[in-house]
Amino acid sequence: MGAAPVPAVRKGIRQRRVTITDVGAVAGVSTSTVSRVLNGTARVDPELARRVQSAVAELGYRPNAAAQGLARGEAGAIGVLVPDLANPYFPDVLKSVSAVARSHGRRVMVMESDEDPASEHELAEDLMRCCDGVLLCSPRMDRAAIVDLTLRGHPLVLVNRTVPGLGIPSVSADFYGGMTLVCGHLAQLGHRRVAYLSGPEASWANAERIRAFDAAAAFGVEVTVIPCGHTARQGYGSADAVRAADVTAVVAYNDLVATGAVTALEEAGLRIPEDMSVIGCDDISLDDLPGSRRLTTASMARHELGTRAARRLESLMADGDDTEPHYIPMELRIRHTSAPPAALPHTSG
Amino acid sequence: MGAAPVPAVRKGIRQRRVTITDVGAVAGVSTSTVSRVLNGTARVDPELARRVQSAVAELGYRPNAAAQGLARGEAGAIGVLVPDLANPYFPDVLKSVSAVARSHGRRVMVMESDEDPASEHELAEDLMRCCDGVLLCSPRMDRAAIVDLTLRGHPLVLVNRTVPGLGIPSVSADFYGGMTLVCGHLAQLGHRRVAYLSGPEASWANAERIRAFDAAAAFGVEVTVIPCGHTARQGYGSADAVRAADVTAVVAYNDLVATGAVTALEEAGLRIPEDMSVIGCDDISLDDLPGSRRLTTASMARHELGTRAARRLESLMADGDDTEPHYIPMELRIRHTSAPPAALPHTSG
DNA sequence: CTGTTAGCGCTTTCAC
DNA sequence: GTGAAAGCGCTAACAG
Repeated sequence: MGAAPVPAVRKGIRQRRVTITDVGAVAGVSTSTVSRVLNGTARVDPELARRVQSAVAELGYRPNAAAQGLARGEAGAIGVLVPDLANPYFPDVLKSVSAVARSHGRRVMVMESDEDPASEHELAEDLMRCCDGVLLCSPRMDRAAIVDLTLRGHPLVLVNRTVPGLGIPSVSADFYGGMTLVCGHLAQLGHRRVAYLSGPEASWANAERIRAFDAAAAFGVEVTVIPCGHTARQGYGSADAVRAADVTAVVAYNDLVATGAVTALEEAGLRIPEDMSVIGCDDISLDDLPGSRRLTTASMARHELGTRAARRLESLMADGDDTEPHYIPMELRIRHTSAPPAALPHTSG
Repeated sequence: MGAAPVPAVRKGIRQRRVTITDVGAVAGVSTSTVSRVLNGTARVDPELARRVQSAVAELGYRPNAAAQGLARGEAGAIGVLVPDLANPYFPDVLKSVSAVARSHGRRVMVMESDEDPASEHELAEDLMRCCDGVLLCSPRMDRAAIVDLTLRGHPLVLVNRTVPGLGIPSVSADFYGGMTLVCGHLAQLGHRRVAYLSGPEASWANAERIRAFDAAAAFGVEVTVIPCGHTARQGYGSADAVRAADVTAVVAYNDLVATGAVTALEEAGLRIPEDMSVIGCDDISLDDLPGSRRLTTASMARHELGTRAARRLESLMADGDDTEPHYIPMELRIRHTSAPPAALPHTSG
């Protein structure tokens, strides 16, 4: 393989990139003409266009993204930062984001922060440097860090996060409303004491949920907040705390956590929902967790969330003016993990 | 829109980017000096360096990625293409890939092809245009398409896909070996007739598994292949076909499918593993699907898969020479969904 | 050690 | 309709 002297084509050899100049030379036209036919920027003699096309094919020319970006003043890509790719929630949003970005001729660059606020800020900066705009999904960083990013004067849209006061464009699910629905449902079933398996501390969505639980007192529902996390494993690990909480129902930060909790609770001998109601959030069950397909949960149109966020980002990159937060309504999906409490609320402890 | 006369700072206004020239002007040095202190390329007078630093801070200067990329001749990023972000398998691999890329000062750009071979090829081209190298995870495109990409002379590493003949660098799990282990396990338990819930047709990993099943005849195990898919939902939907197949065990394309199958089979009244053994592949259960944490499965070090793939890509971008396929061994994780067949193999139909 | 000077590959006025 | 030429913002020789 490498024995022969100067192999004509050797894998990995950084052969000189073919540039627009090469194409022009072969086609016998100027670089500007090549550029024009490639971009359809202006009318070009069909014959010349044909020659350019065939030169491109012959040489296997591919435009250099960096050069285009520099000359055009835009990268042709948007960035999306998510805290955790392993949560099926995000891939779903990403699909719709990609669709609208693609329709605007832009690539999508995805990065994952691993739930770490510090690297989140850094990655967001990175994205801004190489994208025309960025979507920050469920950012965990604090308000100051977000403001700092905003100051860069780079198009930025928040997803599932609202920063009060400053006019930062955002698109979020109405978690407050969603959890209010959940509490209403529980109250109506007759539950009085419920536990909430709390998500990441820095999560705005989590805070919104808790805010709704505070309001749930009006329904006569008392909510005990149990620190938990965002993964199924963490939900699984919270079973003891739930059982110790003397509640008849548990609401989980998300469906992953709920699924974990259901599993652990069942392993501990409880019947769901007869002995304990479990309600999730996000409605990812149907798609990816058939084991939990019967989970009662709060649902939103993830598809629309992504679509609207991407659209706002696009309009921001175009007009540059857009400030109000948008909210996507949530709905209750009553399935099979919620039911009236077993006996008298908590007399037979 | 522009009612008020020239608002001092208006969100989204594309204020002229501050360049290295501006920094130089403020610091009273040349652009090269600025570049030098920013990149640590050469020794610079501490005093000048200090002035540069403070000018950078004052102006809020951020280097332009496109310009850097063009000047340096490299993008400072690697691209990773995956078929399906919703499969927890990939986020896991991505984390280790990101780690090594980061340690080489490179960003990671993730794209998803949605299991579509056509857009896969297109996205791969896109990635090549804006990244220094790309990782193709479980590509579904055919051999010719892969060869076509290879011809671009751009660093490329295949993950979980091998293309025989040409020396295309690749890092894959040894699915053949893994499934051989699975068959051995099943044979030892006394199973004679097993079903395989087959994954995507274009999947090399799937083909490897089937290749192993062919060899399983030597163990006295007869495998019926049932077309299925890669999602839990598809596994769930295959229960009828499995029951109709008159088998005592089913091996699934992956853990998602297995989980779906377990759920459906149980709903149909079968006990797992007493009435039917179910074995998965990939071992994603522990991390993300507590409902299936007891799944017997074939496991590989995903972490290592990502790490080695990224390392090979890096070395490819550096040396440019590397050609053999690498394999990561798989191990059997015997948990609680596999057991000896209920009665005499298939006498009591 | 520092400044000057060429480009990197492409787009885009601007004349022709 | 087409070509020449001037950058886009940055790095990297190259002289001092």
